[in-house]
Amino acid sequence: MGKPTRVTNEIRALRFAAGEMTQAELADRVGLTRQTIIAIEQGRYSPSLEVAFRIARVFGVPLERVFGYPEEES
Amino acid sequence: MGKPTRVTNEIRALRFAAGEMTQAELADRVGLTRQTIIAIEQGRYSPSLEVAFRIARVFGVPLERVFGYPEEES
DNA sequence: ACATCGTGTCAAGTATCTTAGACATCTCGG
DNA sequence: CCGAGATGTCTAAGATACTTGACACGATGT
Repeated sequence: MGKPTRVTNEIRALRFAAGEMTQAELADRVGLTRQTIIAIEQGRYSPSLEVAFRIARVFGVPLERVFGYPEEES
Repeated sequence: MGKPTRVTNEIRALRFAAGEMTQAELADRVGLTRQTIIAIEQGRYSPSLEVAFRIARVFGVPLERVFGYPEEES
């Protein structure tokens, strides 16, 4: 339900890069539920900016390294 | 009301830097209402990541130049 | 076979973001 | 003075994000 978002992310790759971090562990470190991580990771919706910042902080990278937004061709 | 967010922004400064751009014009260019711009500019809540990206695009700057998130000291 | 872990799904509810419209205030130009 | 533009407030409703809890499935290990 809810339309999928245009925002892309590298969460899965970053989790593995960060020593096989599990979705549950990431959820815990970010302060979200596991379900929310799954939904974001799958691009089912775009998180709030605050959550996006918290995720980037956990991985220790800038926000734009985790999330992307496509150019628009009009 | 809802709690104010920890996310900071430079929208007002960027509007003026971009040739006295008005809130209504920004709202229009981003595809939001004027009210939403006001609320975000005042830090009454943090926008969705998608909206944050669109705002940054309008100003032609990276997202992290528009929005900031404080360090956390637990 | 059985238990555990990681991932994923579904459904129903709460919280937060976003919209729409009406209205108040200030400033500026005519 | 009067009108128009820019900012802001309030209320109410609609749309998304996020939570909680339960369950399914494949892989791994004992």
